[in-house]
Amino acid sequence: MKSYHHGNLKQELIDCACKLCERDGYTKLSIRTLAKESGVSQTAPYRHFETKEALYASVATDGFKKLHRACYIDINKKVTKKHLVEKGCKYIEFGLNNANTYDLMFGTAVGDFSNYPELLESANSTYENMKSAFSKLANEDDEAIAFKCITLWSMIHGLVGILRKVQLVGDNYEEDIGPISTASLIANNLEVHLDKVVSGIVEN
Amino acid sequence: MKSYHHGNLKQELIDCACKLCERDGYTKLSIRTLAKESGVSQTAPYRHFETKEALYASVATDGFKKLHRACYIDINKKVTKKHLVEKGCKYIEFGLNNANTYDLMFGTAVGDFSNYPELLESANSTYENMKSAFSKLANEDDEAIAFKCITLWSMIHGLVGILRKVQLVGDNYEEDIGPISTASLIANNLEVHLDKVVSGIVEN
DNA sequence: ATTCTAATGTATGCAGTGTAAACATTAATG
DNA sequence: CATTAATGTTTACACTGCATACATTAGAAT
Repeated sequence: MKSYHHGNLKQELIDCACKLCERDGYTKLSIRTLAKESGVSQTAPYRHFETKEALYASVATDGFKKLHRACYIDINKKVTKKHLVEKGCKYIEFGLNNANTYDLMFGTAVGDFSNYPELLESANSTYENMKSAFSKLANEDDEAIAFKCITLWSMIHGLVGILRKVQLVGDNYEEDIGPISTASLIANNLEVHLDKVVSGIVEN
Repeated sequence: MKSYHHGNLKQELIDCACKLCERDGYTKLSIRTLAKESGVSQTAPYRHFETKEALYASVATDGFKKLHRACYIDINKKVTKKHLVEKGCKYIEFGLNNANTYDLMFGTAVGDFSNYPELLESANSTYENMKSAFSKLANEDDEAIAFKCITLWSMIHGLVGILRKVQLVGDNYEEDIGPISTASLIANNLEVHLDKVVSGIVEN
């Protein structure tokens, strides 16, 4: 028999939301179906999320945490260029394998991160780690490092966006190597590609 | 007196949708309010747009056309590196000044561009022009040029995304130069920044 | 010019949505 | 053990996308 109180509703809602967001895209997500899925009344979620945006924020936070885990660089050990390339790949892979969640994280679904401290925090941590890594690699002032970070991050972030729009980039070389687009070529040689990019930013 | 038939409903709907999408974000847009705005019954728009996604597609198409106009490079004249930098700036400016529309264009609101030939066409034209510009600049094979294009495009596209999340990049140097973030620093020196990036891709 | 048809509009209705308000149950606290 | 705060439910409202059936009219065919 089930009790009146669920016991772990908030987390279950988040988990379920993450799953559905990734599967169908965040626009398809409804609080009501979410509630139904957890066997709870349709307004129960409002005890844990004031608005739908707040729910989005939780899903996005979860996404940033996963992203952070995927491309965390250990600052205590020696940092090399290879690390940046490797983790950059992980980042891109995350973006491609979690396209809908990524959209939620970087789109306009959550207007102002400041309203959700945990989200802001988790979103920053990835960037902070990247900055730390850079500062261990190159001995430069903060501003120069921030610049390099944003340059690399932009590149990586942009690549995720572009690679997802392969259809948009319709340059197929069907004659010689089959119907392989440049985009997927890059996707299949991410490391090589990223290495070039990173090399343009950092030396050793 | 107004006649039963509107006369120019489709275009008026698109224009209105573009305005509202940019102002409030595409998620806030409703077909009903759009119809009301044009003084027409709430289901009239369905004579011109089968689904809401189709309406989105039209707005996105409009966006891509504007984007294309903003960063078109005349292929008949001599192409220089400066052109790429300049038009790259225009691209970024467009993205920042039309954030919500840009979101619609590159997000997941319109699932498959192939379903909307005009959208696909307009989306490709920007990329095609960029490729042509590159091929006039550097004398390389198609694949190499496509690679360079995607690299630059990713960079630019990514920069738009990152610059919009200034809050996310919370590295302020309040001590010396006031509350200016690295992101806004870059935004204010876009040309310099882009020049570096482009220089890493192309020589002359 | 008249008729026919396709294009474009309206009226109505359904199922689904976010969320506000009032109330019920129970876990936690003093 | 009594009180309160947390967490549920019920009901209701205004809104949404969109399907269906019907009305008007512009333009092509006769």
